[in-house]
Amino acid sequence: MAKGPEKKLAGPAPETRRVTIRDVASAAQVSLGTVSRVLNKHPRVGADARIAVEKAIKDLGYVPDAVAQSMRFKSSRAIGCMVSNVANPLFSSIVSSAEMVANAAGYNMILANSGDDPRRESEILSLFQRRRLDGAIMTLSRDTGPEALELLSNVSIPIVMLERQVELEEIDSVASDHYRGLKQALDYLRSLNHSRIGLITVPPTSFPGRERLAAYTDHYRSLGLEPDPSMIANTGFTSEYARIAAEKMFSRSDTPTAIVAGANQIPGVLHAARSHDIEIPGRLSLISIGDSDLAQLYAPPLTVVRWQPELVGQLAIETLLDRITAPSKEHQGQHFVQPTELVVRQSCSPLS
Amino acid sequence: MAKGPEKKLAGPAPETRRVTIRDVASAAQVSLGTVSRVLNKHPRVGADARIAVEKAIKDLGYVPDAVAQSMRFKSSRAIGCMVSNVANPLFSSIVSSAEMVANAAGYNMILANSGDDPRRESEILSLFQRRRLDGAIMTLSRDTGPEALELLSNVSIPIVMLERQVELEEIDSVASDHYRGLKQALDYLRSLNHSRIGLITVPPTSFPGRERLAAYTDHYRSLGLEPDPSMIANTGFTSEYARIAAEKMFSRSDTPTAIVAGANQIPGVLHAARSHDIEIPGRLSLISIGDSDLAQLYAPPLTVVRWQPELVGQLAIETLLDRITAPSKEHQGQHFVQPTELVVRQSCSPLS
DNA sequence: CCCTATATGTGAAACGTTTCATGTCAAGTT
DNA sequence: AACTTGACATGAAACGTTTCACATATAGGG
Repeated sequence: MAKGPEKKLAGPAPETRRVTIRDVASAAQVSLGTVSRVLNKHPRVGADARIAVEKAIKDLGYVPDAVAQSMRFKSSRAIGCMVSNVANPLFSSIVSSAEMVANAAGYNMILANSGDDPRRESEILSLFQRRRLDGAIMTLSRDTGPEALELLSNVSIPIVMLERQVELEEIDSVASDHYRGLKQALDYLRSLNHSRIGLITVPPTSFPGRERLAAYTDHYRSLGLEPDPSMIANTGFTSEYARIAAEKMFSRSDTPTAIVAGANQIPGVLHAARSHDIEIPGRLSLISIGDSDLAQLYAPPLTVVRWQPELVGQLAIETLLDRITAPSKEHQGQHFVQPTELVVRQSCSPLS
Repeated sequence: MAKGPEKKLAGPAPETRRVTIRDVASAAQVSLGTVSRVLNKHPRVGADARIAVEKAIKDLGYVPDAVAQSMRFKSSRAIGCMVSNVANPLFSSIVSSAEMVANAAGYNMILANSGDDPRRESEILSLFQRRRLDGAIMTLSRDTGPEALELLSNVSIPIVMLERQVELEEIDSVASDHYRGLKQALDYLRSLNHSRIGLITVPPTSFPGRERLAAYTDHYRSLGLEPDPSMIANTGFTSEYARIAAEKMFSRSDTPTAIVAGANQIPGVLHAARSHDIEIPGRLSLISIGDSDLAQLYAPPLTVVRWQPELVGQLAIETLLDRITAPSKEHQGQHFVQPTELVVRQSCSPLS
């Protein structure tokens, strides 16, 4: 039945109708199945049929419809990526490399900013599932506690956590070794005779915050001391919060002789130091956790604990793709921990 | 875990089968159509049927399948975002705000890094169409010339260009006023008596490069001079390229007394200045096009031409959504140009 | 009591793929 | 000549939704 009496349907789709596999079939005088077999490189197709179909495809400019394919297969060949905010340079590096690796493997990435809002995190996760994404990589504002566990146990697609670790057997994670990273910083400062060290970091509700807090505590305990709570600021994550925290430390009688802070928080610390006329490294030694242009070019260049966001993104996607392509009933979550490296520049000076 | 009698089905889909609208219908003892009408808030549905359906939905934990919905409607309620590289802070800001605005309007974003590779740009665009995305925002490595025109004229979804302008009637664009931005910088430098000014920027194959080159040329012409080609470096866009370009300028006999460079290129310029022992602003005045932490905290803090990536992203999505929701046959492309602002800090000094 | 109008519920069709059971045809085998 | 085999080709079914032309029932009017 040719489509002679094709009436202009009054429907809501005034666009030029999509070229479908059916059009190709009728143009090439073969059936649907044959076209599909040509497309999918099935062996069972005759030479003349194949060239007829290939010609028709080229003539009509046919391209397969990914939505229909997603419908047919379970898979959408897309993965979700949820981060607090891509505008954060550390995350944008992770996301960028993740996207490239995913793309090279034929997967597309759906990006969502959660703003670290638990409600949005939950919405975004259910959205990922509604869209039938094959998997997701993500941060979480809180990766510990019952809410996090419940949120994640409702998810049925493979997940790899970014710089987070969650107490669920089946969930993989890729993170940097923030414990060792902070230890490196503290040991270095100790070798310069610093003992009054301020720590400005993210809240312990997420992996890096916990690890750093643990490293800080262990460091002091191993010296037979108790860490001073007033030297720990870890209830906020922004640069502005860091500025306020640093100012508070500076206005105490016993100011810290050194500060370790997250890369995102460094600008706040520097502003505070500047406004209090505190010279670096003269009166304050400073270490950034995470490298940046600012750290490299500041005067003096900042000593940093370097970790590699690109590697985290890449490894996360590789892990996720493994799980997607070789799914297993009882998956044991793997926890990758990437090494960190202390890069000594000029922002720390020995204490007499 | 109350999933008692769940038999392990031998099929290729070992996952728990998706709850479909049909399951809801049979659970609620009504037909498919009724369930759908309840979901879509159609008025023609009785009260008892409605509550039965709502109960069944809750009981079974039904969620609509977005892929099937995309199939049914033309729309996927997703938009594409193609940028050179999200790791670039300027782009990540644009992308972040764009994603938020899109999300608030109920759209998801598919992200793709093109790496400024024309072949990948073309692939990504056709991918966007295969996926039936409702529209896209994007940069392009070259927004002028026949290749660009051909690439874009093959695209049938609405497009809004980011910081690019293309000679196609129907294509919208949102960009910053790079012409005026550079003019502001040059006028300011002129007011400090600088006349030998180096320009380090992106190639003129894209809008910002063209606009800056034009502003630079116009500036000198309006003074009755011809611009000196050796003071213009615009064949690359990376920081490393900028470093090499700056070194070349510094090693000439007639070194520039001032340099204007893109924010991404500033690190390279600073490295070069440092390695040549050129003091800022003593021997070199420097202006960054685009603000950053580095610019704010460098010693001295850098004078910048500020533009607002977040606004660009937001406006781009708003424009795109307008086009998506109110499509018109003969669309006249709109070109939005956002103002820039000169923020004077301390990296420029007057020439005697 | 019959007819009609109104209100609500029904299920097939369509969206564009891929797969699979079935069909056809010619060549080879006995 | 009849039968088997192999090589292709065919088109219906399925994926999960929404829509639409009908069906059914209830009530009201004559």
